[in-house]
Amino acid sequence: MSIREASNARRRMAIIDAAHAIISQKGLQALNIRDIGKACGCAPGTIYTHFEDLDTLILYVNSRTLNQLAQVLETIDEAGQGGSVPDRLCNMADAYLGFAVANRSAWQALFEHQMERPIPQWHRDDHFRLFGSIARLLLLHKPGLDAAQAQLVARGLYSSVHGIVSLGIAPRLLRLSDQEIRQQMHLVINGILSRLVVEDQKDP
Amino acid sequence: MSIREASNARRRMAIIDAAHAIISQKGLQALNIRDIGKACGCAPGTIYTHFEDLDTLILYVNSRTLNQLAQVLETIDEAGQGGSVPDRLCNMADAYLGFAVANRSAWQALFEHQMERPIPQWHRDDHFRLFGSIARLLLLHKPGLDAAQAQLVARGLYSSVHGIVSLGIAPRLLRLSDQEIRQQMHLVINGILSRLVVEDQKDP
DNA sequence: CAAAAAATTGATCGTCGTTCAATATTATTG
DNA sequence: CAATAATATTGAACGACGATCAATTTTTTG
Repeated sequence: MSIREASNARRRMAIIDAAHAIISQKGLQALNIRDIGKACGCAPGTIYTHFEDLDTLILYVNSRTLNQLAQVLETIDEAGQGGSVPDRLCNMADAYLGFAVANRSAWQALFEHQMERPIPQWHRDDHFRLFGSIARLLLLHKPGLDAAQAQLVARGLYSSVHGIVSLGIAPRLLRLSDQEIRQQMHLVINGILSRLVVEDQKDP
Repeated sequence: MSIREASNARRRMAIIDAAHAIISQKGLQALNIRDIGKACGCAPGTIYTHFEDLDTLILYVNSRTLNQLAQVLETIDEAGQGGSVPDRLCNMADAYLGFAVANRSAWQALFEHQMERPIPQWHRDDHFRLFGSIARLLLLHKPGLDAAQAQLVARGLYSSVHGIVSLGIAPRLLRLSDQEIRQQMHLVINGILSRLVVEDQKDP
């Protein structure tokens, strides 16, 4: 890597760092080009030589947040490998809630951000990575499950937990206690898992 | 009502109509004061004599959308009064999906919109109205249920369905077919309902 | 070391939400 | 029915925004 490439990579990282810090501290709404420039020591125009536009930069910040989240969830899951699948899924859901609360602004930015252009595939994959862990657990719980079906149920499970956390901690509606949110999540998780068993008993 | 009051009410309604139309057609992001003024035939400044700011105006648009949604759900529910509670809840969920797809931009604006100031109570109540219908059905399905518990489960159910629809039709992740989304929703609804029964059998 | 290539700058553009003095409209009073 | 007060409307103006680009500085190449 040439000196120029290294310098560019450093600058690029500094811009993402600055944007990530601003989003984490003040939220996506407060993010603007001039403040990013001040925070990382460059002129506004410089940012546009490293990122197509502000939306693209946000994509990279969100990708970083998403990978942090995925790592937290996977670590939690590996730690509880001995336990039952329902317990492990509940632990993952609790960890999801914990991450959302602890990194509220950055987590919110994941879903708050919208761009007109189609989202690039590499960022979609960052999201799908989360489903994978869940699908693996579902297959562990019920080995006979069709792979595509497991993926769909995993996404449904993730979406449900996301909805519960999203509306649970939103100030739009009254914010629920973490305990109430966990109760909702566990009810959904155990409900879906028991249904998977019930449908299995009906079918073959 | 004086001529002036009537004129103000008409103007106020025209502004909300215009804003609602723009949000429905082009989305919340495309909404701006000048276009609203053009659409309802007044100057930008006039809008600020009828609404504190753009955020407040959006609140009124969202309130209208929310009431449309509540009416659709309540109508659907009344139509299926003969059926079982699980079926009625599934029908309501299907109607929720239908509304979100048919009124995508307006529906999205409900959750996309964020303001720094606290949301006024009257708008919170517009949201809580939706939980009420669900809680009533839960109590119908399981009369012994505690009222507060029913409200919490209702909110969890609503949140889950919302999450499934939200991430299901979002272009962020690959958009699922309506059929796949319904499958996810029905799994969650039946799962939660069966869990309610199970927990009941354990406890008393 | 000079020429080419690339990166950086900051003034500048058009657009946005919002404000406000000036103007026009409606209501009240003598 | 004036005349005056109260209110509503206007559109130019302000500061902040994302984005652009000619001018400048820095780095690489021959």
